[in-house]
Amino acid sequence: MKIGEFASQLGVSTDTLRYYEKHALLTATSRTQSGYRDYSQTDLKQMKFILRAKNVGFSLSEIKELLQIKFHKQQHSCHEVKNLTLQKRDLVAVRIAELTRFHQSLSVLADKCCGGEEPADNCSILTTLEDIDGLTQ
Amino acid sequence: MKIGEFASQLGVSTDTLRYYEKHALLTATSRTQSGYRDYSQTDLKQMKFILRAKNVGFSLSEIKELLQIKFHKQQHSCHEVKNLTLQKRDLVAVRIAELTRFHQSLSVLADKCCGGEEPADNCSILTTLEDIDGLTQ
DNA sequence: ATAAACCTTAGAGCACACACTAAGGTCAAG
DNA sequence: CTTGACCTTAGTGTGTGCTCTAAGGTTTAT
Repeated sequence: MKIGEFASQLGVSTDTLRYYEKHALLTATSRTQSGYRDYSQTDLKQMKFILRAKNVGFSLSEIKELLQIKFHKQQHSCHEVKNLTLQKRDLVAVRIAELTRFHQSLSVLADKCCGGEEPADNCSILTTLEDIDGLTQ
Repeated sequence: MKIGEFASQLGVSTDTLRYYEKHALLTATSRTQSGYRDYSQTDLKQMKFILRAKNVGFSLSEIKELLQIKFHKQQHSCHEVKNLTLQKRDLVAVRIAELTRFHQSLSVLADKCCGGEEPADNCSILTTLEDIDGLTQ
């Protein structure tokens, strides 16, 4: 399968596939005589693995680690895989907490403001940002 | 006040201040004869405004918009400021929802895995990523 | 007078995940 | 046999928010 068909089957761009090859995430099994990439069913499975891993929040470099483990399962333990997963989950939790604080502060700000069409001379959002330190405390 | 003192009062780097100047967020009121930046109390207030806005989740380009409004309050309405705030809050909410899905999926994955020291040949995390499409559905 | 600590600019580098461009080669249909 | 769709590489651009480097000028203390 040439790159164009492979890409459209997966719903990604050919650029993305070349990018993944460059970054050692997925290399087409073979090349045609004229140098075109020739993707196999195995490649399809691996790409689906990558896309699923992306879908649960792993970054490309984390996916690379997962693939290394997947290729050499016997040299790695369940513990290792679970650790990667839990570490990622904790990072996600930290980011959620930060964004939740943002959301809270933005709600407080928005609630203070009348939102009317009058000039913003005394807009509570602006004055709060000017004057108050304790928004996130 | 020269840039070094100004920076340490605010807990930012001098690089950051030069970066902000380059991106039109804060320009020192004046320069000394030898070309050094000379920051005023007004600059201090503005920088505090910027840092507070960052603290509630606004990006630098959004802060630039807020500053434009702040400088020309009469030409802008409360409505406009509130809209910026609510739009930002909605974006944050979308991101939180996405990360929450990630968190959920990662928890499901982690729970499936024993986490033991045995080789990962049959690791449930890996097999799930290989085989199942419905993780996030 | 000189060393240390500060300041200046312009520009490159980083992380992330691509998207896009230029300049060219290949392949199938009409 | 030529057109158009596809493919190749290498390299640049995007957005975010800095951080670092190089090469040099200024200020202050000793």
